[in-house]
Amino acid sequence: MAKSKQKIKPKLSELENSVMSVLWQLSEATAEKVRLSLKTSPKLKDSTIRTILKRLENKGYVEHRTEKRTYVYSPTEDSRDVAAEAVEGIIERFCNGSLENLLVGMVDREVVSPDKLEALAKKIAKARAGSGRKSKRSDRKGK
Amino acid sequence: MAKSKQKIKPKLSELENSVMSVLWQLSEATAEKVRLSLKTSPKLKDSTIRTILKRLENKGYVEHRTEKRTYVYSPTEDSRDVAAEAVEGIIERFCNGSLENLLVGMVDREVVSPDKLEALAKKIAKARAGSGRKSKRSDRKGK
DNA sequence: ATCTAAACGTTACACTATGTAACGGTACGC
DNA sequence: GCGTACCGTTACATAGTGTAACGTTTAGAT
Repeated sequence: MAKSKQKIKPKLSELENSVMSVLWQLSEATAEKVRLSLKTSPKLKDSTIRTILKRLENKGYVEHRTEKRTYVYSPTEDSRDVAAEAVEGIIERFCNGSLENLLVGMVDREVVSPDKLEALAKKIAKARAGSGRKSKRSDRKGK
Repeated sequence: MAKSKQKIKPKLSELENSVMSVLWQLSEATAEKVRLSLKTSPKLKDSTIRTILKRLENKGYVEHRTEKRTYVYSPTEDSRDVAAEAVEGIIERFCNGSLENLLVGMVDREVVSPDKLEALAKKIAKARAGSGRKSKRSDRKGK
């Protein structure tokens, strides 16, 4: 009915996920930087990291630019987008396509309280209503 | 803090997912029933379905009772719970643990409009506030 | 009493994805 | 000129997935 749902990227594996987290955290990084940032038990070898990075690039999650013979990787998509996309799938597969069902489930499961949810919704609605329409993803807002 | 997060079930594969959908839809079903309900290209053989059902049982997603030598399977958990659980993981992994980030992403991506979101939140909050506290998952409410 | 069809358990197997790397080549900085 | 930092290529064991064949049991039909 509305948007084209563009590219359906392959799912991320556990390790790939960790690497993406680092990348999202740092915005961009070299393989070595990623390697050191990962808190895996025995540090992984650099070839391992590079393999993962390459796979991520194939899957379309990252891209790289060459900076003086060194690859600097960066996410191609905002993590919130990936999250939203994933949730869309979940709603589809587990909630009969009903976001309400999902929200109800989350409240039931106490992932969020009804009040908190309402407050957030209100806040977001207000923010959107105010300024000019869509997407203003440029403000880093953690935790 | 609060609840024990109990069992972390292994993720569902694509096919397993389809089978779960059928089960959630029908509430319970025999392997044959599932087989016929799946709209896969060439109908899968019954042993295939039984294998999947067994795997799902091992993974903890379904259980079965024996009704006159025939197994009748049923989901052990509400689909909305599984959904909420999955979303929790997503928030954790992709949104720095911030539900707000997720919601913002969803609005950005137009998975839901700010107004619709607010309306749903309000509705849920009202429902919760009224009657006696938690979980009243017993009303089938599709699409 | 038999035979049959419906279920079940067991076992199998090819493929892909995943985690983890070793090696060998190349080009900069000293 | 050499070592070091990086890169590309290739490898491989394991686990997960899709898909099923076979053999066994047994309740019901004849």
